Amino acid sequence: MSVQQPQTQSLSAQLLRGNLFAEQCPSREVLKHVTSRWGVLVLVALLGGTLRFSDLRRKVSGVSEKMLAQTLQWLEGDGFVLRKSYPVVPPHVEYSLTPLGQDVGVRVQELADWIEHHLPSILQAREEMNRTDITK
Amino acid sequence: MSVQQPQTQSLSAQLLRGNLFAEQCPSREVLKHVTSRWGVLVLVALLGGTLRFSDLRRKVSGVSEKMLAQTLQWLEGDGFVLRKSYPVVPPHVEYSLTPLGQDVGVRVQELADWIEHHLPSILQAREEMNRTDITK
DNA sequence: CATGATACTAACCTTTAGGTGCGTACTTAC
DNA sequence: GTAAGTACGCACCTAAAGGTTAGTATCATG
Repeated sequence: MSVQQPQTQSLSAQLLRGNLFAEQCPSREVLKHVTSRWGVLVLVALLGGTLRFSDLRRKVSGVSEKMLAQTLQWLEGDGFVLRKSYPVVPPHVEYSLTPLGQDVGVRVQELADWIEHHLPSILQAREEMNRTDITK
Repeated sequence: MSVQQPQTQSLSAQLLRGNLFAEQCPSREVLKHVTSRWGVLVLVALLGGTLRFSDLRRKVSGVSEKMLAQTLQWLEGDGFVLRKSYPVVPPHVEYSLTPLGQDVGVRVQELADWIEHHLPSILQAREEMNRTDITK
């Protein structure tokens, strides 16, 4: 482990490339949006196609309007979600994934699917832990 | 979209199978551990092999001892991390991934890698958003 | 003989994610 | 005529994530 960085691997270059292990790397923020409690659900939901605000609210059960709005704004800001609003009398807004968003969406869904399918194993592991809880 | 569930798809059965879109589904908690700020980093770090506590602390820059300990306990509780402690005079504890943990770890790493590699596109999308910020 | 490393825990404090209304401008349904 | 739906913004509040500091027992190093 060298203290001095060879080849002038500057901080900025490191950050542009994205390095999760480095503090203050912007990718950590993106990751936070994507892996946020509702970010995951929204991305997966939108993989199924365009949805309106209240459709999303119904599909992602348990989310509050405030959090849904904020999550959508995060994801829009990162270029993952496309917001299309029609200036009609009862508000009408459609949300969909950009190509970039579909890309992340797929990875996120794979992770989510894995967890869903392996839930039994996980819960079982948890119980075994408790039984073997000699802890000493 | 039927309101009535056919075949008595009971709530418990639904939950055992894992359904992220359902509130109170245990998988949401597992997801929270895995996608927590430090959970991601720890899983990816341990994919590289067994590490001791302070190795992890150094590798995952920015994490506090408290959070690292807590994250490791979450992941151990879910059966992803194996903790092996040697009762010697200066404490010696080794952390590694269980087979289950390596499985999730891979998915998480794929997501992390994707973000790292696409950071430039994301940051660019962000700037374009700001320039096109007619907002109207 | 005073640090420092090790792997934590307990206590305390701050920050932020997230929740709960309330309001809106207009329409459709009851 | 009143209630509900639409897509939020605003203000206020709670809970949980996260940080900071101190302490522990023992050994190796300076």
